[in-house]
Amino acid sequence: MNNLICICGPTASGKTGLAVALAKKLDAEVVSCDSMQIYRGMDVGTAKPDAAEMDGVRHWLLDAAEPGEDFSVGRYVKLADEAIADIHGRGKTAIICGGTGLYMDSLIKGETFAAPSRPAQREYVEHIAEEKGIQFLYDMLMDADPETAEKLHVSDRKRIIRAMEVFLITGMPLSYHNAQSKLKPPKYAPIWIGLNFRDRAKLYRRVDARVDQMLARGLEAEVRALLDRGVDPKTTAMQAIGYKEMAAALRGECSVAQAAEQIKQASRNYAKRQLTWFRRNEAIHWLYADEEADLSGTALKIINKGD
RNA sequence: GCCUCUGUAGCUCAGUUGGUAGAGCAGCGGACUGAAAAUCCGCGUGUCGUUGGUUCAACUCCGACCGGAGGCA
Repeated sequence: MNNLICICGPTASGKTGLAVALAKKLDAEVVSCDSMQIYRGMDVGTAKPDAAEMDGVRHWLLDAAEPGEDFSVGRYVKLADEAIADIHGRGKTAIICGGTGLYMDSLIKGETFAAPSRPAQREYVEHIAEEKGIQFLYDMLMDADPETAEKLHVSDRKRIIRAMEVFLITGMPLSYHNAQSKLKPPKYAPIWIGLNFRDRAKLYRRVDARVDQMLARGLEAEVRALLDRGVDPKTTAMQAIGYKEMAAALRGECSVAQAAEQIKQASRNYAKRQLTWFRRNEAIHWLYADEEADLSGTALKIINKGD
């Protein structure tokens, strides 16, 4: 039997519950694949599983970073590789569970990355975008790395900045690095299980309900505590849905009720984006929570079939 | 009851001196290689409240009616 399982899907689809149920049946451990649950002190807003939800199943990569520090895919892959090695080393099954598609794919494919971001080059490139405009930077990229530039839209500021940064740091175009990375076969061959709802409206209702639950569980206090602790609102962690909106409310820019609506809206949009990401992965066995009576039972059958 | 304002895409609204309509948001689809809960792209036919009329032509002008908001009684 395959000792690696990936559980993916949109937010609020029930991934955590399924992962724990499966882990108990398979004597497995869970490796979280969530770009925001990675941060310590961000619990209610990220729907991080608590002790009761984990129900004795060991979870890795929750609280692996401080909200102030900059995390990255590269770091995630390294930590997750270590976790999987540890779990497999003890003869157990690892269940990768989460909704951050980039992290999950990068881990499984064994993606190699061009180069970590460096403050000097990053700031230089950002400065150019700021002073001369993004079009100017885009034109620079068109010279340095036309292959990447052609794939990017001029408005895609973040990717243009990163691509140009990579070129400055490594002297090679990002497209070259990516091509090198593609040459290697995937590092893992997991069984993929995707969780979704047949009826999109039901998913959205669950998303909304969960935001209400977060509010009831003290999201406002959690965000306030982070801010009081000195976490910069500009950090990646504070860009998380639920946090940026609540921080704005705490600054008096809107009411908490308005923030709640914005959080719901952003969460629904996010769920849709996640579906777009995962949909292209043909290895995924999709389960529909709104028409499947026994999710973990069905998942188990898929796993035992072993493809 | 009278007066004023108002009724255009699921929502909020534009629509210039009449030539059958367009934005934002939502929704849907897509991209995605060390910020990814981020970043970005694409998709807009709707009885222009209803009904008469004026006109070659009305969302646009006039009348009536229906619905909404406000004011005076």
